[in-house]
Amino acid sequence: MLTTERKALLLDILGKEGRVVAKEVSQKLGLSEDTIRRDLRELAGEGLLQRVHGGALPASKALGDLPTRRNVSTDDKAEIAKVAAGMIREGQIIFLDGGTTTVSLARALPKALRATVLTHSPDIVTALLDHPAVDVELIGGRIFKHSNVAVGAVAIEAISQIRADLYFMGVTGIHPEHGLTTGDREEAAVKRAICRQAAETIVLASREKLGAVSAYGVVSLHEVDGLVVGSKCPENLLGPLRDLGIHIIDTSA
Amino acid sequence: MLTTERKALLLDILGKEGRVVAKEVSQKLGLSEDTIRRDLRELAGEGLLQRVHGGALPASKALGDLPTRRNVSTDDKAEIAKVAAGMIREGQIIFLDGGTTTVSLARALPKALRATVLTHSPDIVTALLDHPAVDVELIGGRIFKHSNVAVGAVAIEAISQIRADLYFMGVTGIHPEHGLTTGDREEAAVKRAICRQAAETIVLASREKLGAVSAYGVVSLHEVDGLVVGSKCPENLLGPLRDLGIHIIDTSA
DNA sequence: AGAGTTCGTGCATTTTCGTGCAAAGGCAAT
DNA sequence: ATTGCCTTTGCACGAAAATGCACGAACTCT
Repeated sequence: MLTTERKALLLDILGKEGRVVAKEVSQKLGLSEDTIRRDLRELAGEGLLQRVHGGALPASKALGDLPTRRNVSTDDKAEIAKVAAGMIREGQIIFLDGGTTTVSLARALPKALRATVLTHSPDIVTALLDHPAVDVELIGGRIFKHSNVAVGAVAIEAISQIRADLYFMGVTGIHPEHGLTTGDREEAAVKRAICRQAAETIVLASREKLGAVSAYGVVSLHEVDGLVVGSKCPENLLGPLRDLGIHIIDTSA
Repeated sequence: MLTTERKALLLDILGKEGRVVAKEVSQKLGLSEDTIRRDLRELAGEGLLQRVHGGALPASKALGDLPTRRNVSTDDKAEIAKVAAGMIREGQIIFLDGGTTTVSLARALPKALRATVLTHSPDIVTALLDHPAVDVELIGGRIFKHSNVAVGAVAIEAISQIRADLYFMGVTGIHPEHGLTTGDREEAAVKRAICRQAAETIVLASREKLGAVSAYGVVSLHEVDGLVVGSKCPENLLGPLRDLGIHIIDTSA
């Protein structure tokens, strides 16, 4: 078995099954796990896949640091993404924020959906590469590395020249009094700008965001047209928001 | 057994089985492995196959789709990336093209290097996330999915407002007469625009690009200030380029 | 917190590579 | 025929690559 060939095979498996398990492959090929691990390590070095404990995952799914991302309400996010995806109509122009939840949303879009997606997030762009019917328009600007999105005057200028039907916003805090908040001023400014240009703003919030407050305000809750939350949200958190007239979409519905 | 005949046989096996193992063939034909290796080396020199440890694989994958493209001559690319990375000075403003080679370059940049990178490629942005000292400025525009880069009027407009010290360009073809070529008209236009804004343009080309010609012209070779190629490039391909006054940087140097 | 995996690295062994060299054969001019 | 030149082939040898094993560290799960 030629080394190069084997690496190609690994990528092949990855493409077909969405993951590679070092142990399985080593048994199937009759080679030591060390060899497979080494291959995976090298492929990861070239950015062709993402190394994880026990094997490897596609590189495109590399977002945020692993320890954080792994345990935080993953099912929640997948649910939210699925519901949000269902809100999009054929032919609409959609603004997608950066963040793990919105990337899930992008990935959850029907492959056949004909729509236009505007985004300032490279991750969203990558997630939509295999949605042939979706046109993607990327907003440029200075990259804010902590969240991997474009920010700054250039981004806001570009945003101000576009109008969208829907904006799916991600935030780090949503609070009855303090409204929507996020951890960076520049990001907040961009979100605000997008909000202005979108006919409708939908906030995606996994459970831990409810009732939380971060440093920088984005917009007040009056600007929000809808809020998609996970299915297991306690009413004591949702109630105050509902009272403010926000349309709350529960994923259990 | 005639030499030519044997080479044809090797290509035949490659076509049928998708690979050639030097040892197997040498035993089957009753010849030394050296002879087979020599044949393979020569065929590789003609671009008819790709030499790998233990044998050879098809070369035609250079034109495949994105996932496939990524496997082609990866060592070559890593070498090129390393050398190119060494050409960057502290504090410079660099334009990085999209493409696998330039992504390797991004990854190969010293973590401590203080510089500004301009790019229209989401992949480059992602690759630079863990380079804290590198400022990244993303060029927006319509996403051309085949290569995952921003193109179109918006991109070109944004590019025209920036000037850079260095531009590392990737192409699919570089030919003494036809100059630099690539497979998409929009991409060609973007590359041309960047070239205009950069003080110096360096082309990165793995072996299979030399002498190749694609559909759309980018710029003539006069615009090129440097060319970085892999270490094992035959002189018959490099000579004509050198004659045009292009500064060729061999990775073996 | 502890048991069981998995990881990465260093090291030794085996395989493969590339080059230099010489033997063997073909071919043309002398 | 002989000489000189070129090609082909195999062999030798140092270099590079690939693989497996061992061991201590890191990770996962309960």
